[in-house]
Amino acid sequence: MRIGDAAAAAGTTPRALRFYEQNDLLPPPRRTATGQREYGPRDVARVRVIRELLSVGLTVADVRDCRDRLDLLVEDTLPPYGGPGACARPLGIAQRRLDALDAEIARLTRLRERLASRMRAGTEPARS
Amino acid sequence: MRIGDAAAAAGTTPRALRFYEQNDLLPPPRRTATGQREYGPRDVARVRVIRELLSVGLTVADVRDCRDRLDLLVEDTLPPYGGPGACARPLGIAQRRLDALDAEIARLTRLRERLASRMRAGTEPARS
DNA sequence: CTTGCCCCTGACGTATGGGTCAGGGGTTAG
DNA sequence: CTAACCCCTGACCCATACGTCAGGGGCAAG
Repeated sequence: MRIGDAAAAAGTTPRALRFYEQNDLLPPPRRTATGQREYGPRDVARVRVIRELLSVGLTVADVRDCRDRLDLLVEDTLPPYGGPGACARPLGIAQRRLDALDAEIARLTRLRERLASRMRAGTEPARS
Repeated sequence: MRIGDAAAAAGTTPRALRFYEQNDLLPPPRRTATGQREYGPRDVARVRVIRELLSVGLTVADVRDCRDRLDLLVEDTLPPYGGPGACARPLGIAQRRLDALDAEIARLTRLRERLASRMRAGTEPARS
């Protein structure tokens, strides 16, 4: 199948597939004699996995770091437990991302508190 | 005083002052005959107010929207209460930013939850 | 006059995940 | 053959608040 159909099958756009390829999330597919990309069902499955991982908050760099294990995730959302090491790196990456999310949430929460307290200060009558 | 001293007095950099000027947060200052910017103490105070507002989470656009009232805030962090309308617009802007912060915090929190639940699913042994 | 520090403008870089052209060529049905 | 639709690459766009560089000029001291 060509890129448009593959993208539609994976629920995204041709641009996204080229973007994944450019960022080494997706291996360069075969090409027809005239240079058009040709995808198979396994590529579509892999794109689905990529989008799943991106949608839960991993970055492109995170996914690239575990690209070699992506095909292990194709059959299910996550395999039961592939043995020691098989999931260690992906889980470490996810943990790092979790920590980054926590840090960002905390930062915004502090900002929110400061702003809210400034507003309270501004709406109250003068006390001095 | 020239831009370097004014920036230092306000606790920032010349680049930031030019940036504020370019974005209509700071009025264009007088220039010497050779084109160098000349600032006074009121400009420095205004820059402090701008930085205060930015630091509590307002955006450049927010501050620009209430630039005409910035000088009212120069004397103190916030005046006691300037009468009906005097603070209405700034407070509305702050409230909008508060809402935006809340929305972003909620979004990241949902993302965090999804990622955390995926990790739990991945580390548990298969149940089926 | 020269050294050294400061200032000027304009332009590109930062991180994110693609969207949206622009200009050119492939593919397939009528 | 041609229309209509798809694909190719390369490049610019989004939002934030500046940092940093490049190339050229000002200003005060020795």
